[in-house]
Amino acid sequence: MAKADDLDSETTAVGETRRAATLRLSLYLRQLERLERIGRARVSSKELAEPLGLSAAQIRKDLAYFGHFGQAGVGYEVAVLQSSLRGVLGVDRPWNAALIGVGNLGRALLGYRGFVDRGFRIRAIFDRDPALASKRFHGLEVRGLNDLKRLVPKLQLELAILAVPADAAQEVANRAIKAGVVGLLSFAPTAISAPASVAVVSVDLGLQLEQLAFRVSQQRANQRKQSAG
Amino acid sequence: MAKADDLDSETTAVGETRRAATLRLSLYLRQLERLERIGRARVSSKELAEPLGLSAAQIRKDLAYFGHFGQAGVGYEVAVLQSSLRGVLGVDRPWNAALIGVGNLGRALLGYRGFVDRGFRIRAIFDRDPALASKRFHGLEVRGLNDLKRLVPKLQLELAILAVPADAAQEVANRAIKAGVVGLLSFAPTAISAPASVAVVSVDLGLQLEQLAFRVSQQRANQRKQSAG
DNA sequence: GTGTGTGAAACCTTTCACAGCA
DNA sequence: TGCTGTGAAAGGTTTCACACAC
Repeated sequence: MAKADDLDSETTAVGETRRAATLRLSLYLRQLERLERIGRARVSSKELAEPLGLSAAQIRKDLAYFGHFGQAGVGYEVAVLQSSLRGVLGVDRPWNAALIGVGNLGRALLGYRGFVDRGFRIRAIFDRDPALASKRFHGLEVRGLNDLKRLVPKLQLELAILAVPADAAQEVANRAIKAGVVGLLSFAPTAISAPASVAVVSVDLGLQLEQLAFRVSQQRANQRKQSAG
Repeated sequence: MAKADDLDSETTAVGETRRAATLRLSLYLRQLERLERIGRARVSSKELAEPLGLSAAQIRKDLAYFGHFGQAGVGYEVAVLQSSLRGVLGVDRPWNAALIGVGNLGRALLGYRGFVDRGFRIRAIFDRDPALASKRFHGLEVRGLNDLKRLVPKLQLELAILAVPADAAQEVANRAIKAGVVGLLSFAPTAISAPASVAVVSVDLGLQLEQLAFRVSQQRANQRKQSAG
């Protein structure tokens, strides 16, 4: 009754607008984890906003968009808000992932604590290079791409982390999707196309450095302008 | 004369609005590099837009914001636009960087071709762990953080890549900044605060996976809704 | 008093549609 | 004709300011 109605209107809205807010939810979750570690039970939007360089109003708007988590005059309960946000983000349960590409970057990602700490478990590793086949890293044996079809369902791998060269990325993505993966985190410096039913997040490390170079250049240009004018 | 006026008004505008456009310039540059490799001399906004999933109008607006690079009825010259964008982004010259944190992730970044290919050179590596001191990776000897002060000016290191744990990130950032670095690329899952004169770009790998989990969850919720309603 | 949740206003970004040039 | 560059419109996001709940 009321419950079903609420749920329906909520999820409809979530899917359609306010994309920007969702990008910040993980940041809020990080702050809440920190606050819990230092023993804080409650927090205000202002306290949450400050270390992130955001405005208090923005935090309130973002959170209000997903529900009523706070108490007027008091603030937010750290524990409650934390588990609410985990639910919204879908990280209130573990996720199984495949790692495809066991080169330099792939091996580093395999050992990266930040993934495991946040509930993401790499359960199988793949590489097209036969020289790597049967080698083991972090207790996992390197498999050929042909094994995707069998292992994705068997190990219930929902996500795939792609650490392969740009020219192989699209084909590898296609094979992972065909095997049943529904989310891709790609580190290849190229755009990946996928059906609408598959979520894709791209992290291009070179592009981030370029963005940094751009900002430094801009800053210098502004400084020159100021000292000149 | 006219030149100085133009330049002034351009740079004023660049620094003040259209932040979103600048985030896409690197993507355009990637496409242009690909087009050059396959021997294309000209490209239209539509052709540039398609593989990136953007609209042609957006490409034209973004580019027009930084100058008049195209020719009506013809399109853009691949070579000209490429070097223009390199100039805008500040990547028409090499950048020297320090790598701080020579753990799992740090070593992977040190060997990452994508940085060198785009003109970013890691010229010195640092770690606080004395057990690593004097070890060599990719031809570079690991230095203690105390050496920042001396080596940043000597090797003209403008950027620092931070691959250190969250709890060390802010202090390491402070020391790098004090030593003279003007741009930080941080991989630590925490916010970094820095003076306005220093540019900071943060890449939080765990956060990217969380974003992916969120999108997959959303998609599933929408599918349930559709098949139910 | 304190601090959330929220309309309204301000601001920014994207899309539309077309004048104008090759 | 083909395609850019750009005002105007539409759409989305952030900030403001305050009613209201504790």
